[in-house]
Amino acid sequence: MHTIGEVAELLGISAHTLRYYEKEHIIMPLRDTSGDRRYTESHIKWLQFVIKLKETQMPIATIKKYASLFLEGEHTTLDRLNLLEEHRCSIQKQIQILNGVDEMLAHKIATYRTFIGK
Amino acid sequence: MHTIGEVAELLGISAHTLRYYEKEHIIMPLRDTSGDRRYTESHIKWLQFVIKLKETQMPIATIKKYASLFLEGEHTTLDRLNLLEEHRCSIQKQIQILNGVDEMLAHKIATYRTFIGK
DNA sequence: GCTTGACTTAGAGTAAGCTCTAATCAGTAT
DNA sequence: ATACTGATTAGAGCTTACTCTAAGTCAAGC
Repeated sequence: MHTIGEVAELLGISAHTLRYYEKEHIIMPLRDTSGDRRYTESHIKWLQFVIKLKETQMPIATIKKYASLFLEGEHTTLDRLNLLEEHRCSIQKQIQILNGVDEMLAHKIATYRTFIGK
Repeated sequence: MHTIGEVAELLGISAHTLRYYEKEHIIMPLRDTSGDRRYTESHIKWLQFVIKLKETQMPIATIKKYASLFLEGEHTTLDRLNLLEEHRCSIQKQIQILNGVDEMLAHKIATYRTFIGK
């Protein structure tokens, strides 16, 4: 069981952000007798997953949706599968865009180099 | 020479956005006798480049910087080169992140599939 | 001459995702 | 007892990148 401060430190996000995610129902930690948030290992695993999704530009709204499907239980498995497949598709599109621009920049940089002779 | 409406249509962005980019000094079109904006082919080429950079999450502030270096002339070539090289580096990092998450999702999806037998 | 439609401006409003403030409380150290 | 630390809340504020509004100008067609 971890406090909000520990989790923030561990994951490299702020306690503010963790409270914001809770307000958005992305993560629902337990509470101790003083009403302080308590995060279990599985909460942390989930948050690490959320952070990975965020790094690939999944919007908070979609992460919220996935989280709520998860809480709804077994019968949402297919929906979750579809959501992940769609996101995978968008990741692949983005990789293609990035590769294209990377190549364009490589050319542009090469041209700059020949002009300044570096 | 093209009007703001034509350019908006051609590039798939709004006239509002083009005016916003001008307010930010990202693009400075000419003006006709009535004071209307006029975009040349080279303006359009520049805008297409800007859109490509945007698709790779380059912030407006950085695009602005690149544009202002360009307007300053020849002696900023090295700075522009550095800026593009840094951005290329960030693109490559992002590609790695995307590939990593893509792989993770592939596993997760495969696991879901075996559970529901699809 | 009047309407239509595309343009002009300054500035207000919006959505996403935090980020911070103020006031408060609980537990520990001196 | 009191000060410090780290937690709590509701709600305000911030940044980015647009997006829209209001009020107005101007040229072309009927």
